[in-house]
Amino acid sequence: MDKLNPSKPPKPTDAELAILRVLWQRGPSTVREVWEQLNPQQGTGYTTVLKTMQIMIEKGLLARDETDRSHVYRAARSEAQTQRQLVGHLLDRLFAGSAPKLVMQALAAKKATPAELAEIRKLLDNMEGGSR
Amino acid sequence: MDKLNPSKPPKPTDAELAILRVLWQRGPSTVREVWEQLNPQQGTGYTTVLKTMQIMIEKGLLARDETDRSHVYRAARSEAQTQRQLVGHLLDRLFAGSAPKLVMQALAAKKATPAELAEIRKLLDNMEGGSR
DNA sequence: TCAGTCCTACGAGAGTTTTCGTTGAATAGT
DNA sequence: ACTATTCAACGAAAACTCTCGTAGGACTGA
Repeated sequence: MDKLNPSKPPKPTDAELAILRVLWQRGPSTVREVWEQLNPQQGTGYTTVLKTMQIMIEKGLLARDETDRSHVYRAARSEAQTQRQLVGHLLDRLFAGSAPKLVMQALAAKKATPAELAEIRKLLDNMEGGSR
Repeated sequence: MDKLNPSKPPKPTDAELAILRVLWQRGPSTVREVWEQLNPQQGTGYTTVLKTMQIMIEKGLLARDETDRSHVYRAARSEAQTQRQLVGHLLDRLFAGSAPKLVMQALAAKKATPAELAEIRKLLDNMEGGSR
């Protein structure tokens, strides 16, 4: 019942993730704006999106500005923070904490372009820094 | 209601994943064997594990041999297949299909050892060399 | 044979997720 | 000023997840 507690970050569900994606892309938005972007793909109703966003407020996943009649919502955590959270979850649950195993499956699940491979390589260079 | 249909692979929940992990590690096992390994960590009851595994049969996540009184369960899909499925899911939902972004967050979420970084590097070498 | 044990199956309750209808207040149009 | 529209809030239904109690059949040991 400590859902009002802003201290810890609950794991967003898939439907919640769809809303977060819109907010990260658009920045702070009204329910209508989120719904207009979501409706064509998912076909969900307006009140469904509204209700979900209200629940996300309670969970601390979103924050909102109630100044105007149309409240303006924003994601409480950045996309990168959320990505790290969910990747960490998957890492623990399915890869025994082994990042290389996850990387392998990521590349197996979706082939990266040569440019992307180069990007990853550069990332590794930066990460290793002084060693070797 | 087409859960008996073996055609498509439902996404395992966290509790189901815990069971799958045991089966991948031990190979085909009875409910009791799974429960004995799971109980110390999660503290779940025997019938809870049994029920979950029965549901997983219906979903097609597990298969079982009913020859003996103690049925022997096994994972319907390999660990690698499941990893690829869930990584692909995350990739679509949270990384716009960009594997490098996921790799970056994976390395940010859990620091890899130099040995692991070398392993990833080797993976990239093989990938660029052999493919296409 | 009889009691105790082990196993599956069933059912059900609590909690969560996703869905939307309805209500009533605020606003905008005319 | 009156009507129509827009919005947040509430409640609730349906599906799913996770939990376990209980019942009944099969087996074991004495």
